[in-house]
Amino acid sequence: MAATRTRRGATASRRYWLFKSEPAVYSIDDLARDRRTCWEGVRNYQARNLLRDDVAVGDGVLFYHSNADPLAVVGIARVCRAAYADHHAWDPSSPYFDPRSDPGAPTWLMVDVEFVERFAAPVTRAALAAEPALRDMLVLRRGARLSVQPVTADEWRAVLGLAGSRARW
DNA sequence: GCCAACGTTGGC
DNA sequence: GCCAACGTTGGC
Repeated sequence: MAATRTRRGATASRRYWLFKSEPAVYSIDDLARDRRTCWEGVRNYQARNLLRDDVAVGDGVLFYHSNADPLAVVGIARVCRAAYADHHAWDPSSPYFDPRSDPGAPTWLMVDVEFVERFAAPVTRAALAAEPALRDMLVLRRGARLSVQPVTADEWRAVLGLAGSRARW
């Protein structure tokens, strides 16, 4: 596995994540167009803690379309900026407005991600569920609502395999 | 549209 | 600190 310079230290191994997004809000096509975006709007403490403590520059991200047809991992992204204040919390016009977030000690954080690849064909939830190597994958668990989820290296490789991904990691 | 699972809020 | 009520997520 490749080593990468991260907040965890120069020799830390790269980690992998699954980020959910409703394509009606922000899709892999949007990221392919923008090339890079801030991942705003995480409003769950467990997900926030992952962003703050564990998500690092260089980490791999499976881009998952939720509330969609098809439900699928549709591509991959790479973390390109570590956690910083989600300023949308202070924007009254934002759907993510949360006035309880103190500018001096922000409650909510976000990272930036950059586009890596849109899969030639989405790896559907059904395809994930049919893959024995993914039997423990968090996103497949009933009631798994976490929008930022850890993915193991084996799961990462299995999903890229199902996708026929050409991305090198 | 339904509803199970989950997280948060707030009364006590 | 408990827990019932409520709101949201998100698959089906």
